[in-house]
Amino acid sequence: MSASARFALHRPEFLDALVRGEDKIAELTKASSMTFAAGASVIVANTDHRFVYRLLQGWACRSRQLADGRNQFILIFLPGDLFAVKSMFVTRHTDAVLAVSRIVVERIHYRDLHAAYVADSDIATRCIWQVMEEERRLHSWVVGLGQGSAEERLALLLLDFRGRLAQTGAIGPTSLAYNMPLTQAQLADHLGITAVHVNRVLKSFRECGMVTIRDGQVVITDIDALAQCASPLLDAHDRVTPECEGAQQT
Amino acid sequence: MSASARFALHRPEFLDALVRGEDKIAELTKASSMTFAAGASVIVANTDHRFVYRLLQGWACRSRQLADGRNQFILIFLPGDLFAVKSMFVTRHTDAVLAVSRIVVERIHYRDLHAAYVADSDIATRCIWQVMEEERRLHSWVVGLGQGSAEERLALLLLDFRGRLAQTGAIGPTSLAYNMPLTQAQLADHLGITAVHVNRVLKSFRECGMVTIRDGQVVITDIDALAQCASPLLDAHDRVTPECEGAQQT
DNA sequence: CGTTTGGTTGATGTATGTCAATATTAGTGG
DNA sequence: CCACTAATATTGACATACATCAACCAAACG
Repeated sequence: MSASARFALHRPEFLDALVRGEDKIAELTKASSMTFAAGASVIVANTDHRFVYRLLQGWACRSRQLADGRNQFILIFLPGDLFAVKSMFVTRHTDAVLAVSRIVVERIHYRDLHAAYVADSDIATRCIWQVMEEERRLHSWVVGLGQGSAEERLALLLLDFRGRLAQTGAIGPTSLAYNMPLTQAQLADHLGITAVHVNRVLKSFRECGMVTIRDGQVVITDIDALAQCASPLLDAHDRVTPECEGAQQT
Repeated sequence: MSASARFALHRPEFLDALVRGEDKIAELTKASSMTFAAGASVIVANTDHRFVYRLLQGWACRSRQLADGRNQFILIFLPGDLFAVKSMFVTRHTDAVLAVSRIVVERIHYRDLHAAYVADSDIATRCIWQVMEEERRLHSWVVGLGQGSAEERLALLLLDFRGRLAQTGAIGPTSLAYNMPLTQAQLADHLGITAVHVNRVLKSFRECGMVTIRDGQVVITDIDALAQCASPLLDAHDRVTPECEGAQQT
């Protein structure tokens, strides 16, 4: 399933194009499967890179490392995401893309994808949708980092992961558990807090009976409470969650 | 669109295409000048909006307001920026665009711009460049909010404003003063800290002899110290400082 | 096995938030 | 032009969320 139930809300006519674009891109990339070990760099920071990727298995992230050792995970990519779409327009990548877990990707040279992008509107739609979706997530994350407490951010993130996995069919639409390969230190790098504090917040979540994380598995034990916790940061779009959840929103 | 159109961003003649695109878009929008008072909403949050804007005078921002009153300025737009380019692809805008000061804009219906975008590679280049540039700034701001101290963020922001104003010719390439209509409370909303703390940091900057802000005018009195302060957050791109001003974006 | 990596917890420090008071400036209407 | 009001800026006293440092445990691993 293509990743875009929500997009259809605003542009129903594009949903089909998205699904077709997804399939067509899959067709174009299918001979190029590659595997990266956890921690490997798919794209090295501050280098030119000429490929666009489709993430098939595992999680990846766009990350910036500062000279003094600080580290920020800017975006997290889940299976089904395209990444480095911008290679089509700008070859220079300021930030690295790292494999968070062992990942399987397919890739395509930007010239080839660009040719297809120009020739086939389904492919263009799929690419543009990816860019728009990333922009949407970046906006939300700026809001979360700027205004959210550690608890709010973490709750939002765990719900976001669940929603995205459900959307692509990686888990059932109402499933409350999923595999999450990020370590607490990596969560910290994305949340903009320290690993120690991530640990403490997770402990409090666990003790509230909201979420448990063990062995890379997230189990949401009280999604209403979790949604309640994240709710100050949710925008209208994020509130469109599977009704079956009974998630309480305000 | 011609196949070569979208390659412009990789190439040396990229700058020419951008300038031509700028002019062509100006031509398309020129009959549509509008003015908004400071504080007015150009785009209301969670509404459909069908125009793409060119900011001619004054500053604007994309802003999200949370239900509990918290507020985050996601991006700041300066004269010369296009904004709401995404109207071309997604009409729904989650976040508001507000006039920070009194602004003058021109606008174009997304269908008309899209038609031009498809027909004219210069226009496509200019639009795509805007999207890529915004993405770059969002990435940097996520890093700043996630990892930077209040001082680092503010120093980065003041330098960023200066650089962008210099780039569009609003101030001389080496000028160290510019008008900045944001109040301390608005700076706080963008920086993700409180207005009181903005005030304190500005005071310390003033007392260090780095920057003075008065009557909406920023005067950088020690740009090296300021750059030093922001430097942990600077990526390779941002390090382009006044003396290398000829350099253009990747 | 020892070594490493990730997780957990406590004691303590600090950057930043909150509250509150007072200047200062900007607007507004008379 | 003044008097009145609302915004904005400034500053101090105090509170707190989160960071830092340090120890220890458990599981993975070579």
